[in-house]
Amino acid sequence: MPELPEVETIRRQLQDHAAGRAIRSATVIDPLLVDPEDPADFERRLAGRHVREFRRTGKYLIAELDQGEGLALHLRMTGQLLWTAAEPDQVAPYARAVLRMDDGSVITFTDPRRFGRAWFLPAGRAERARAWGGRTGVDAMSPAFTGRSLEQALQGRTAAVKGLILDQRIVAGVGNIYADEALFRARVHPRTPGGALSGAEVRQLHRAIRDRLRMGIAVGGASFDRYRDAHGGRGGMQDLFLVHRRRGEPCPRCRTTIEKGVVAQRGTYWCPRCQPEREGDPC
DNA sequence: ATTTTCCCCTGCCGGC
DNA sequence: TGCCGGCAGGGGAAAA
Repeated sequence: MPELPEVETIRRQLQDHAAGRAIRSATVIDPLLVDPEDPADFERRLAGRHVREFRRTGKYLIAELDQGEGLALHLRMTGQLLWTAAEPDQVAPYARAVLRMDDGSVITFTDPRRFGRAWFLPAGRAERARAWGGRTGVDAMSPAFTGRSLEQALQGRTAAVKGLILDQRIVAGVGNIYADEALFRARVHPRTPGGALSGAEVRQLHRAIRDRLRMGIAVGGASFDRYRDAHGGRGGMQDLFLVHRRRGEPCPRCRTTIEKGVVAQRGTYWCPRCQPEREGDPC
């Protein structure tokens, strides 16, 4: 569910509401949320800490705390972060953890599918890496993500380009929705071997990724199902989908019927005319 | 090293 | 109506 634009939307809201505040208390409801799984230790470490700012890298949201420590959150498929100005009347459905702030506001992490995770990050680069792994490559919206860097990453690769742009080590933040949308804009079939793309195609794909993510951020993310922002509000990107979840509908460019299949183990949508499939070895 | 498969969880939807 | 299989926007580990 939450990809880069969705996480960025939540980040901005939390930055407005909760940056500069202290965490009065942290309560873990579902121990599975915490990695490593030690809820009592996690709660103890967070209590009383100030949040300097909310950062994002890829799909990770990071609350930077005082003394160089941090709290990293990943929403995975169905996680939500809800901010309320005061204690809610009742605990939200599927609540997994609650942060109570010193101004009485509350941040609730809900997650029906329980794939979401939270890590306490100790101070120091090496310590953080040990606690967390840090698993991501360059953020898709960072200036360091360029056509050239993408070209290098795809070079010689035989796997489907869609799978490669979903690989968070290659570019962090792209998920299934924005991958489909970007590949359509770039007019590249999702099954094309990564190394088979021409230089021009890679540059187009890079631009398309940026373009679709930027639009997603501008409209507050995609809410066709569960995703809600930190206020419980919906985004608008689902109304701007070009091909994603539009099987059987006409392509917005050429009116050919949009197809759905499986690429890189994920449901995938494309226009067979605008994005012709190509057999291929990358030579 | 890269690619592929399986798994983690729960909710929901369509088909029978 | 009720049950069951399949599917879902995430990523990591293990196998090939």
